[in-house]
Amino acid sequence: MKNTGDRRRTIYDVAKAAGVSISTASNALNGTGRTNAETRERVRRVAEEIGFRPNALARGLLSKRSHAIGMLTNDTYGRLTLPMAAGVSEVLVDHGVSVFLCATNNDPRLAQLHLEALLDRQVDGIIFTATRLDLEPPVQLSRLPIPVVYVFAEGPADSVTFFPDDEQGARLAVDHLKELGRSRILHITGPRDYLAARIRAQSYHDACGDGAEAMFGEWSEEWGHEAVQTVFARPGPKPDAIFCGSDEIARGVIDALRDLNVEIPTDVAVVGFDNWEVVARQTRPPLTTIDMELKELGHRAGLAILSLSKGEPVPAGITRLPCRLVVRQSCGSPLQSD
Amino acid sequence: MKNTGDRRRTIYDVAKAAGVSISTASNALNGTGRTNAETRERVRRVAEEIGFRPNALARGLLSKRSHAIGMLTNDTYGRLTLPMAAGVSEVLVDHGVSVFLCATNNDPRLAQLHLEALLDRQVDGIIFTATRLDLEPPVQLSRLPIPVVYVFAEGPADSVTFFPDDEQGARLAVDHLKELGRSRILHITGPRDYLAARIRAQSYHDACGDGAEAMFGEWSEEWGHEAVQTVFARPGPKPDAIFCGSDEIARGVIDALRDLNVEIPTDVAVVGFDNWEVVARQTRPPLTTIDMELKELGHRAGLAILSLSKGEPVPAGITRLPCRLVVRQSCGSPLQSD
DNA sequence: TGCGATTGATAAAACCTTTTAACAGCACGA
DNA sequence: TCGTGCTGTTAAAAGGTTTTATCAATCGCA
Repeated sequence: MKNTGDRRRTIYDVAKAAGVSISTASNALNGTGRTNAETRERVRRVAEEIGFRPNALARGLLSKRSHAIGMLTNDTYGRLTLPMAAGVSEVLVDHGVSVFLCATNNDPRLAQLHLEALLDRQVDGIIFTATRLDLEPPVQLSRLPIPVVYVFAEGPADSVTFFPDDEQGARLAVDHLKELGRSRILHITGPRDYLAARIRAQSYHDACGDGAEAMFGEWSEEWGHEAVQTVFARPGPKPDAIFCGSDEIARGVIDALRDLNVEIPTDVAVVGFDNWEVVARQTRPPLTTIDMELKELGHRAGLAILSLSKGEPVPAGITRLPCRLVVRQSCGSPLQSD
Repeated sequence: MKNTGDRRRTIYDVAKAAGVSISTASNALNGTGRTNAETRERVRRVAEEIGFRPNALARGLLSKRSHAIGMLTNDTYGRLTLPMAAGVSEVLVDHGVSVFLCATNNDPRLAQLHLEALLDRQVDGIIFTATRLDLEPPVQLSRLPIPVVYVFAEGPADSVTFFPDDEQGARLAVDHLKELGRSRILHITGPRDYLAARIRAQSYHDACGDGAEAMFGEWSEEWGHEAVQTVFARPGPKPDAIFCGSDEIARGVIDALRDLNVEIPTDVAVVGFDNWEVVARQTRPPLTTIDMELKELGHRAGLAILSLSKGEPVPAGITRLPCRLVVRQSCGSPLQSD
């Protein structure tokens, strides 16, 4: 018999049905003020019975907190954004906070439009995500009356920012290769003007020392393919391992190696970066790679914006979340050698 | 000098600054009621100057329309959802409607939680998306007080539903192959318990007639690989074209063909399905495939939920949006033969 | 001049909830 | 008997907007 009517039940309905005033009803439901235990129970029972649910708009209007946040992204295909957004949404739904998704397509007009809509809706905070680190946010976010958290994107100096720990991730990959006895490790990665590519390459250099060679190119399979062909065509010693800047590159690398009849992992071990399952699972052999823990990144960003919106202090600056090594078969780990 | 204060400007501020009552201010800004042209201009100018933006919560509370909708999805990786969601968001932002993104992870508890949050927020409608067509929605959506639009998922009989036109898409692929002179066309596709796979296979059968053979398996590269090996290992005539149920399958098919030293497209032409650029662009040769126009699907779903939320009639039933043939090089079209 | 119609503006109500301040009732101690 | 303090409840205000009904002023016309 709950809420068979057409109209949503309000706290007036609860109050009337329980024979109390709306203030008492509100107090009873929220446990605020002073209420007789017996009354409180009755009100709550009645509310449950008639299917009362408080109107979030009215609540937000009064409290000036909408319990909603906005996510501004310029990632079109969602490979990075959606797992992260799912993480944000997952951690926030339990706190009664919902997430507006705003795709900007890198269009400043669209970004501005979305931003204004978010502010009009009194969102409690904004998470800004970019796929390209070095691109300016398409819109001015620094002097907003609400907190902003940056993920995969660098904000102003004193802002709260989350990144995967590219340095640690790269070290994880190189260390894994070294432990398996590889010594001539090559690095094939994306464009030099990506900060992530530079950091990973630096970390690789630090770990490998003198013989290290990092080849910058594109974030594409084709580039991986091409780079391998170049390396194996020139004279001199060949690498016995390749650390790739992305799973896509790794895929191109693996294909090229097979074309050259180079055995994986016997002759050359390959490590990727991303753990983009749809690629990493499908290479032959399946790809050992570095997972950036996107969902965890989303969790942390969600919790950060939640704290900030409550006025709780959150350490400013860049937080780098550790990556995780996912061992499959492209390195011939003794644990999973088949 | 616009809005330098700490507090958001309200219509009271506008009214005071313009020397009118709030009713007049409201009327002037919205063009409702009767207002002197001169007054109207002045109010608007003042509003602009002090940076007034109406509070969407207050507005929604009164009008009972929040100008927000919810998107419920169980797609984790976002390959289908995010392009679609971007389409929805893109078309709705111009109408002042924002989108809540709710990832359910196929968890009924989570779905229920999200649904209740959406209802509490008075959303004007819900778009439900699934990746698996045949799965039940994780939550009861049929008797909601707000309209629901289904995309990639079948709702109750009289609901508004959008799908890509799998039948037409498959025909597009087969016709393309036939026009190029191919006659022994094989179909390798996903599991038979996917409705989309069955429809595409049926369409393929209708177009190819007697010699047609559809092989059902997985939505994976591996399956494409395996299927090709099977076919080319057995006696009898070999296909001169393969129509694949997904780009991933096509990728496996192409790899297997190359392993067998079968020339593409000379010996065998290959068509995919999805136009998942990150795959289709990277196969060698680049893959001719069928695009499901996900963004357009999002546009249409967005417009439908918009109309429904305004009480405008929308034709019920399943609308199937045409797919598009994307010609690359895996069929050796005379137009793009290099 | 007087009257109905029109124009422009406004006060007040409404949306639904939470919170503050006030109130009535009662027990207790002086 | 009179304050004092406590308990449980409630009226009223507040939040920011839109809408309805009302009001005052002006205009046209007899």
